[in-house]
Amino acid sequence: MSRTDTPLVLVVDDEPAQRALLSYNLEASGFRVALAEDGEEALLKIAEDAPDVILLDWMLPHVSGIEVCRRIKTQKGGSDAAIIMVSARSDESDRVRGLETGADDYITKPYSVTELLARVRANLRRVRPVQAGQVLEVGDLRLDPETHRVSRAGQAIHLGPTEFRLLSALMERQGKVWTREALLDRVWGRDIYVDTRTVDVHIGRLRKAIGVAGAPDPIRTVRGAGYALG
Amino acid sequence: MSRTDTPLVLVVDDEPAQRALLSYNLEASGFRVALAEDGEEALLKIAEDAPDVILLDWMLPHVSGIEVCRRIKTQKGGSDAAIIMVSARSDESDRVRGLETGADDYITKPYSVTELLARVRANLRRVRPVQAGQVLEVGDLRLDPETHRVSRAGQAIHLGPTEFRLLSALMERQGKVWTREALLDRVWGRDIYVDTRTVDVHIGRLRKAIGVAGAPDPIRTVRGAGYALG
DNA sequence: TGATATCGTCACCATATCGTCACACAAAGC
DNA sequence: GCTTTGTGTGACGATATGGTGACGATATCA
Repeated sequence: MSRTDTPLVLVVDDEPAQRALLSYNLEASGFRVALAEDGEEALLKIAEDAPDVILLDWMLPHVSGIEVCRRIKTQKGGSDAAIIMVSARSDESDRVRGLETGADDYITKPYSVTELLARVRANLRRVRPVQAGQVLEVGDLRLDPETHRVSRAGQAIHLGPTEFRLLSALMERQGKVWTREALLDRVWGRDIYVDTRTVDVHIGRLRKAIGVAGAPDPIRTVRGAGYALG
Repeated sequence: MSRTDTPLVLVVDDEPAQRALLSYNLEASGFRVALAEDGEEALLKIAEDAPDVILLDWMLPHVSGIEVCRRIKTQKGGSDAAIIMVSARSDESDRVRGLETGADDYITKPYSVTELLARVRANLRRVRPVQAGQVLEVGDLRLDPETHRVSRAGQAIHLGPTEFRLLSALMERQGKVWTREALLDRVWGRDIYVDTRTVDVHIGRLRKAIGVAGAPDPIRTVRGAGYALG
């Protein structure tokens, strides 16, 4: 399992277009992405990068996806990663075979990107349960996920649910520049449609809420990119 | 046995997914959770954290569950914890063997989460008899689980059974924000079909019961999340 | 049995919070 | 300088959320 906070997703597919598509969408949703185009490279990257989730194409040159899956799962001291098999065939028998081989989930082409992302997230939650109760601190900002209490320099701050989740996201990855899309995804949820400008407004509200006269604004606007904290 | 009021459950399982699932459900029911993925780590955590209940997978790498069980029970000055063996096999012989080794209870996969939680609670009651007179105090609120007496600033307060359990939950984890679902689970019990709004109503009744003119309301409403005490 | 306490649900209200827009302002490009 | 593009923000209507009194159904107890 990867050591940094950002989950790593390994995409194993021999189709460059598929890799690009998935890579783009996963990164847009805030994941780190590693790529492999065949089974051997996949096994190598798994050993090297310790991904959290593996998107594994069923049909691969040289070593088949199902074989890769077996090897990962039977490997001693092997990967803890969740494996999601991606297949063109929707045969029930294939599905069963995939899951029997040790895959954690199974998705058939054609799939919606939304659905795929949802599956990735769901599996990620299983593999890497969020360690609750971890109090977040950035500068003089404090946020306690368990009690939902927020303070700046000891001063209690009231936030609405959305601003609270927004600040949580920003604080969980201090310094990371979030795109508006990634924030929408993380704070609002995947299938909700809202304008990206909504993020601006909530950032504004958050700024006002945590603002202290004289103190510098801890939220950084990165023109053309998004926002970051600290 | 752990020192704080909230019971600690140690989950020993090499399957990350299992650990995550149990961890999630146990925490949702108000328990604290410790995790171990093999026997050695389990023994370590038992010595360190003194859990009240141990959920022990039968099949473990390195040191088997049954061996862990034996070691815990034969250890001098060892843990008082209740051990619940979790096994894939439903063999009667295994059951007997498990119990002979010193396990307090035995449950076979697949199990319903409800059943498991019930077993945990049942064993907890044996290990930790009704929290033996542990009087809960938050601010000027007092609640005695043994005598079922509640008072505020010395003034006796009468509560119905539901309000009593509700206040108990809130007081056991001062500051923690309980979702309505978690409260339903904890106070009403699983599988009871009750609208989440019912929680609101009972919170209202509880507020009225423990309210004192002039004093601030000790129950905090966290919009979009739930309720917390203090 | 009747009296009482407690419960769960609903309807209605107040308002906290939300998403969008419009316009002002700032930064980057030329 | 001017233009273009991106961001800040006050206002506003729509909506979601929570508080609460009323009411009928049950459970409890003498």
